[in-house]
Amino acid sequence: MSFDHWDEIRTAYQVARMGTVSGAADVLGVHHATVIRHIDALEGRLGAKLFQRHARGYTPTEAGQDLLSVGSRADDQFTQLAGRIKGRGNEVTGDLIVTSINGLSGLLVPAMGEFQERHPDLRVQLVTDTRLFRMEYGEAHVAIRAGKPGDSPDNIVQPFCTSSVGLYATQAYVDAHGLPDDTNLDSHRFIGSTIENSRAPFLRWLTEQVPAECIVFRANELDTFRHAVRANMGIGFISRAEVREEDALVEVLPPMEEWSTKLWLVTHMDLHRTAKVQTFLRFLKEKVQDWPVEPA
Amino acid sequence: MSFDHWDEIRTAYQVARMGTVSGAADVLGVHHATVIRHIDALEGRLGAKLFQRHARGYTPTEAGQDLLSVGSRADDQFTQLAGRIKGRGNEVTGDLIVTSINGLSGLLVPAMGEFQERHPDLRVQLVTDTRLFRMEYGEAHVAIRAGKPGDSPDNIVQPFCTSSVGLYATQAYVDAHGLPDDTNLDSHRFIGSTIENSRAPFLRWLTEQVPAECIVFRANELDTFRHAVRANMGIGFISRAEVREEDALVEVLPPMEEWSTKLWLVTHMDLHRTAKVQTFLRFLKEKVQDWPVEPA
DNA sequence: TGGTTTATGTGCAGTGGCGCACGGAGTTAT
DNA sequence: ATAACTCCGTGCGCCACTGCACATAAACCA
Repeated sequence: MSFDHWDEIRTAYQVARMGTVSGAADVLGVHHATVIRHIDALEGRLGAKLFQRHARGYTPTEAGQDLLSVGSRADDQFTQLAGRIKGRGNEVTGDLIVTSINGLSGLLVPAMGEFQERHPDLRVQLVTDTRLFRMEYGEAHVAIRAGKPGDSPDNIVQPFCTSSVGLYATQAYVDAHGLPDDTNLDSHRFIGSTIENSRAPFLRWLTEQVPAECIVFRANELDTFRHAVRANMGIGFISRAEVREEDALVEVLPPMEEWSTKLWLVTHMDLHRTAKVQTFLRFLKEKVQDWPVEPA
Repeated sequence: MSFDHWDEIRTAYQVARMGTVSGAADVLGVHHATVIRHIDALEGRLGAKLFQRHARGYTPTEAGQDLLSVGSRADDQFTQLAGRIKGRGNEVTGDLIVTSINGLSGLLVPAMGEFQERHPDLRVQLVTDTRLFRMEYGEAHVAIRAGKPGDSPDNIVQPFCTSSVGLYATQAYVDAHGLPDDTNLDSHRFIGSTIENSRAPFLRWLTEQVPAECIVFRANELDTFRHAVRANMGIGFISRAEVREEDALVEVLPPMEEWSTKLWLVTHMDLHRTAKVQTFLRFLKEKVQDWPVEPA
């Protein structure tokens, strides 16, 4: 039910504005014959005369004047829209949605807060969820992911940093059970993951080195591990980035290289080149230097 | 500086609204390949992505959402405009500008007032001027003209009525100078036109029958003749339609057939078929039956 | 009055845009 | 698991639209 030929309205609008077919053709950058044909077609479609033709040009009828004002408004709107969109590629405004593994929230949130302060027109969101947010659906602008999530060709992946974990326990646990070493892991109590075949390297190590019966508590979130450790439930992996001095935890084994997880910055192709995403990526890479992680 | 390709905005708007290229193509009545090409071209022009492409369709980016709202407004505007224009051909609204020789004002004005009452959305204007109003410039919708003004093929001319004039004087004049007859016209005083070679038949008659020195007063408007006659300045032509009983004028010679002026209704081709003009013409032809003129 | 400018209007030829058909990829359903 | 469905993407051939050239008419100027 909507009107079909917007370009013809545009042509007629220019004719009404200029008063002549030739002038409109000049403005539109087309031949005046094209303008005449557009007007004729439009008038035929509408079943009414838009212009009175005479030797000095085209004078709009009442319908033509109506079209003139509607066309003028639309022209303004479209021009402004084009300006906004053309400019917006270079602006850092609107929403910035970041999705991340939740082990980084403690570092990401302050960083994003600072980024928002630098760009007051920006609204930042951090979404952490176990399910993979799909960037191709526009659910996030930037993702921080663990392990190489490289299958989709629409995603641009670049190394971010290496997050290392350590094996921690409370002093109370150590007092009760002693410190483990490579030979007596099976006489200790561990905290593990509910996920059977997790791809996280430290979880694979745990599965291989520690009998399942020694894993006395399981959770699906790394974040929960810390709470379990603090509750003296056993020995558990905690992200080194999340460990604070005041936690007073004991690192029960020296960290191993193979526990580390490489983290990747992922952006969707369509958004990667925008200033908003680029600025944020640059900011993140700068910020990561100060984090207790190994930058890539 | 204004944006050039309105049809592409329309296409992109429908894609943003539908969420899929196929859906938009269906609504637009074009092939989905055309939709893809429009989107690609528009994105290239704007230098920004409007949509994120994925297997389920196209999801608008922020720029695409901006376009969606602008496009939605434009679509509304254009649809309403088309509705107004399509309907307007059948409506009697807006302005109705009538131009006429001023000898008919006394009859036309009441008629136009009645016509306006019947069509409250209408604003009527009566313009009388010696210069010919040019209908092709949209200066008037309907013209009442004397003599066949037939040159322009864009004007539709139809007979309206025959306006007759009479030769009048006041009783005071007759008391002083007596009634003229065919033989002693040169011993009377006449009122004539300032226009040298008027095409009005009664003025031509005057020029031929009465010596110039007998024309003691000249005016360019027929309307002024009546005032001159009333002021006892002499014998003058007055439109029979304008003469009232209470004027107490004396018809000094029997009216001659050749004094009559044929009046024509003239409309511009572009406006002639509109309901507004047609309705008014019908109304006028009906009304003229009651006028003190001879209908055509 | 006659030449010049500026405007609209139209047949003709070329090209850009369109539909078509096919292929690929992802999602859903049985 | 496989089949059916839906949607996007692209090469190809054709048609409609465009630009061009020319005709025509009106207005302006000297």
